[in-house]
Amino acid sequence: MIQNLLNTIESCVALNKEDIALCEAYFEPVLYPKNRIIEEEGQIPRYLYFVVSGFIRLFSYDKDGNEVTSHINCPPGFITSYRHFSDQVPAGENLECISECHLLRISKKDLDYIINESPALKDFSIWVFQQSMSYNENRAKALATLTAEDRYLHFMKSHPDVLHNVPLQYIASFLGMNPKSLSRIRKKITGR
Amino acid sequence: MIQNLLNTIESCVALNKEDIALCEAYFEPVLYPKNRIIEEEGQIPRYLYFVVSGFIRLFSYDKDGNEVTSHINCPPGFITSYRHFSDQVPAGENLECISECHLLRISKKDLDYIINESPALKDFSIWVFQQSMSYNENRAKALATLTAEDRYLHFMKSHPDVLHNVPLQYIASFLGMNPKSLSRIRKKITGR
DNA sequence: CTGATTAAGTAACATTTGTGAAGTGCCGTT
DNA sequence: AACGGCACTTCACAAATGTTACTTAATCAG
Repeated sequence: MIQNLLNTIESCVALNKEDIALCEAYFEPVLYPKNRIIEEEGQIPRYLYFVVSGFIRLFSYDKDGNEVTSHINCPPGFITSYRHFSDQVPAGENLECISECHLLRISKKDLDYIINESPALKDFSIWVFQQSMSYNENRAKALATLTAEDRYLHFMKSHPDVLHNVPLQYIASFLGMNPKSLSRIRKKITGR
Repeated sequence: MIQNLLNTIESCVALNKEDIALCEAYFEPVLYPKNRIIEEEGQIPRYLYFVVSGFIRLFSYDKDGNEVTSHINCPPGFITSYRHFSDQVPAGENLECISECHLLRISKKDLDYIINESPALKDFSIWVFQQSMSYNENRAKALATLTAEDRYLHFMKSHPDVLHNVPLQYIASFLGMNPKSLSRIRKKITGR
């Protein structure tokens, strides 16, 4: 479990023994079943989650009450409503397990503590935050410039694992299109 | 000039005399003409800019070579390719003055220095960074869930000043639609 | 096993948005 | 004043996407 996290961190920054001990002491392993909502819209996000296995999403509702998926992780990676977690203000999104998920979680207080103790972990936490920023920038650019079909083709190439493990309706709303439009696009693509 | 900046900061955090002195010492006023590109794609962003007056945008190019505007500020506010400025890596976007602009700029080195000297300014810089994150989240959500017409209506209400001072072609690409589609939508709206 | 529920696919049609050609008005240059 | 360039508009048509209604397949509770 924890080794998975440490490998991910070390692919970005070098860790010494104290850094590793901090992670082992403050990241808590948890297991959630499929469809469990672990952070709720309107509540202050309690934890930052590292996904060891499973698939997880952020979603909210549009003006007609339809679910809109704004983030789908692929393990290994971090997920939370970053901005609301950092500010400790009520989130605008729900965090839901799409499948059974093995996670490692850390509270805001503990995260603040360990990044204050360890410069390497501080650098890493900034990196995680900035990755989330890139994610939204890239999503907005794709939505603004690509057709629905191109958005799907691009998603298919970059996240094949998500495609095979996440309901298509979630992927459709993440890609900013109707599930039936996604069906049509998928049919068109397989036929060539 | 600088008072405009200080007012903006103080609407978020309280400043003491030392904080104010730091801002006065390290933010440098600059004046750029209309259409000047002040940070270039592929280059490391040198400064964070505070817009005192004027309009400014971030833009890049899509696969067909068309300009895509990804951010249009309205004064007073900050602008830069935040992530690339923070990391000091080559930016993916150009920063261009849409009109003559009075700006206050600060280099990465100086920003790091003043936020290290002043907890209030550090809090504020984090807030600025997070505002930029919200901006992209909101843009992505609008692009994913609203029709072109609704995106324009929403933009019209929230940024009337931009609408009246920025070429419509820039607004169209920011809203993820063709300039002609925007023309049609504008015509439809005025006729009711 | 049966019936109910849900996700996904299909088809026909409606609506929205993109595209190409052409026109208007504005602004600056000469 | 005449000219060219540019931003914006307009129109007709094409293409993409949304919508409604229906079908299929898989899953789950009884």
